[in-house]
Amino acid sequence: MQRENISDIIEAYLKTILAQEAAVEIRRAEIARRFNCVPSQINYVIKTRFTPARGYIVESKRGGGGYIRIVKVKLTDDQDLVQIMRQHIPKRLRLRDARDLIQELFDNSLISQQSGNLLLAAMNHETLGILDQGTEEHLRSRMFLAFLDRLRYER
Amino acid sequence: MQRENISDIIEAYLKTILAQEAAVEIRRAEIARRFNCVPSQINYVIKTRFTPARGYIVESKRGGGGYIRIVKVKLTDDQDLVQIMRQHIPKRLRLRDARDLIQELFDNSLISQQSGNLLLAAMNHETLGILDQGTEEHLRSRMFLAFLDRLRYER
DNA sequence: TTGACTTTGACCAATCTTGACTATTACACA
DNA sequence: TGTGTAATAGTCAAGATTGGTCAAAGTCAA
Repeated sequence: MQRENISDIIEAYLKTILAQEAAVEIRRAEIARRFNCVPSQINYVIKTRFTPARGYIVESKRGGGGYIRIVKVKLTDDQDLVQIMRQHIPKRLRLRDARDLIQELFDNSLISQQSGNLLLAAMNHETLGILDQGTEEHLRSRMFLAFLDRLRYER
Repeated sequence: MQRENISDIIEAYLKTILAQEAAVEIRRAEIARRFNCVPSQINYVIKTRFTPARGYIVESKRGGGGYIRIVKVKLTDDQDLVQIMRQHIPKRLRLRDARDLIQELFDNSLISQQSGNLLLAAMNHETLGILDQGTEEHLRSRMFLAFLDRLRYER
């Protein structure tokens, strides 16, 4: 099955590098040439796949000698992660962002796999879908904040 | 033979694959073409035959490179309690009843303390309180059903 | 006839791709 | 020192490519 789209392929390529190095530094045009796509495609990949919710920080510089650098953040203090997340939960939380956040919590050993799965079930569109979209996302945000608060007390 | 409807045929086709692989990944339009039906028929088949209660998880993605993936999950050995609970969840679930049910799950070692706490946070009145009482209790019921379905899976 | 299940199709939503236009930076050179 | 130019990256919106939803119409057995 090779119906993968270019974005996924580029994502995989970058993650291959990140699996070995703490950061990747690329030149946008070069990557675009390598994967035979327009340069702005790289921005799309970064914006959708290397988000803060997934634990990435992206820096760049334009002009001669310009670059894009992707860094995988590794926090040493778990309490910080909860705090930081808490401060950045928007009033309305989309399902895909919630997924990423839960994955982050799991990756950092703050919740078990079971907990993650159950939370996902709770915040799923299947479950909340009886609400209008605005209310659904608002409620998802509230639920996530409640989780995080509970996580803080647990420790 | 000639009595079979398309939905049954598509169901059988997918299950043939699932008998050999742990998951099927399809493109909706392609399957629809193969069986000479409209694409939304595939959604109907999935919704009626590949439900969580029957041990399937369905994921999908739209847009370029989109897909529908059906995963057959292993059911846990001991699920009597889950089954019984599932059959008795009312359309509207009050918080105090939800508490008791979660406690029951914990007492029977079906969920960890962490999971229980997080679920409680999710279904709390603090969290769901922005809804009117009817909606709140209805949603709590839906959430609980979603939990129970998840609990039946091993992963 | 009725009610459950199936089939269809119009319309909706999410995701990816592309390209025109914009913003920044380094460097050469007046 | 100032300024123009080449080299880079960023933004945004239109278009393409998928799957999702819903309700009306069809089918069939009790």
